[in-house]
Amino acid sequence: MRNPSPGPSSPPGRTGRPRSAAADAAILAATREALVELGWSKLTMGDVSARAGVAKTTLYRRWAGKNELVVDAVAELFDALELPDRGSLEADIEHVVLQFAQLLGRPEARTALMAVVAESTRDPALRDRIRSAIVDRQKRLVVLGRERAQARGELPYEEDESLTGHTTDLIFDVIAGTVVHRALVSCEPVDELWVAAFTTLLMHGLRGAPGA
Amino acid sequence: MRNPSPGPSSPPGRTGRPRSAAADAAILAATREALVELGWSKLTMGDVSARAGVAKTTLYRRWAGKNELVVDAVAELFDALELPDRGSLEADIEHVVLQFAQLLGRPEARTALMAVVAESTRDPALRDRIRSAIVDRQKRLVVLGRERAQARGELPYEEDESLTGHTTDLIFDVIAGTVVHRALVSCEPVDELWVAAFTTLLMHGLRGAPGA
DNA sequence: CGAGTTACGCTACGGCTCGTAGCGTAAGAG
DNA sequence: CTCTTACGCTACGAGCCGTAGCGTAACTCG
Repeated sequence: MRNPSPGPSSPPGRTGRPRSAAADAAILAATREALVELGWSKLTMGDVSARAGVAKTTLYRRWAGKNELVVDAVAELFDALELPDRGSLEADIEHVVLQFAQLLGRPEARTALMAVVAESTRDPALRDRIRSAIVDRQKRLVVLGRERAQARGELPYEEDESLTGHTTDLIFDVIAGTVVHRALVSCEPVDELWVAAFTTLLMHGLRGAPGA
Repeated sequence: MRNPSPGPSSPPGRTGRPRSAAADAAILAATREALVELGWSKLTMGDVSARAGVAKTTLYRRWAGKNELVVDAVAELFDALELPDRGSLEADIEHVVLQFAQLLGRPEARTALMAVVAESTRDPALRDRIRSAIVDRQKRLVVLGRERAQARGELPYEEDESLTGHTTDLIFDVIAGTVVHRALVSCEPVDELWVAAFTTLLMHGLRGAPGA
């Protein structure tokens, strides 16, 4: 419950047999597959190892447990999110929200994301892992979208630069939190109508409150 | 996995020995206690029954499993939320957000809420239970706050009444989702400074976008 | 007050998953 | 060719699950 190294790649300068990168890919894919079929609570390490064609002990050599394994398996999904320049802040927001909602439509993402967050409330190490593997990586979308909007003149530049990070965090929590809540808690569709209403609300909020 | 009746109260006109309401209270309290100490994943039915001074079979006679039990145990916490009239929409929002954040500060609420939502993505019955026991009950706060604000003249009345429900849902998702995301995913404090910034953003959003 | 009905506590059980240990083998590094 | 590490396989004690069976307790109705 303490030692294993997280990823596929062992330090390059190591001696001995290297870890199989193919096995890593197979394990993460098998994990996602199992999440779809079984969900979080019924997913077992033994099941995943069997699907991946790998010994159960190999899983435990690389990941400390179910939690860590699933975080890595799901984090890959989130890297697919992109923010192409669609010409206006409004369009950019609508696009990324729809993209995010589509991701949350995938059963492996739905069930895994919430479960892992739940576990992280009692496990600081897992919390850090989620932060670095998912949260912080996706915050880039907000930073990028904001910079573009400022360059376009749609949003003012922050007066107090020390608050930039806080504003970014706020926007990130509003967008991600609202979409997740709509999709997973309220269980209502994130369709274009709803996205339009949400984006409108957010636009007014952003333009009305430049600084803090 | 299919039969038990959810609550303490058996239908009043029943014959035979009635269910012990005291046992119900003890079980739900024991569940919350176990959530604090063990978290979601390590909480077991046997442990809860021991804490409550009740046979394990009694738990299974009333709840289908861990999921249902925890939903009921946590739902009681959410009923503590209130919305006293603090004079302005802004103050009302800030107050309820802080109250909600304080609730999410309790470890039993943090871990249980996310975990149960995660499970609900694969269990429609559980989803309905969460809806009726938690989500729909707390939506009253939004409805009330909005009516007050409209009466004060702070918010316009909905032009198209058929959209009232949609607007309420949107506001609910924005507030609840953002606060949950801030507290449980980003793991940053929901202090008065942040609440002020969020409320400001929300106020501008609400005033700027009256209808859709 | 007795009969019927339901809840409760207790014990015991097969089945499953966990996480680890031990061993022999495979695959690179020097 | 040797050293080092990863891998596959087997086996294991431990813990929890969810249910069955039984005797007892509590309440309702005639």
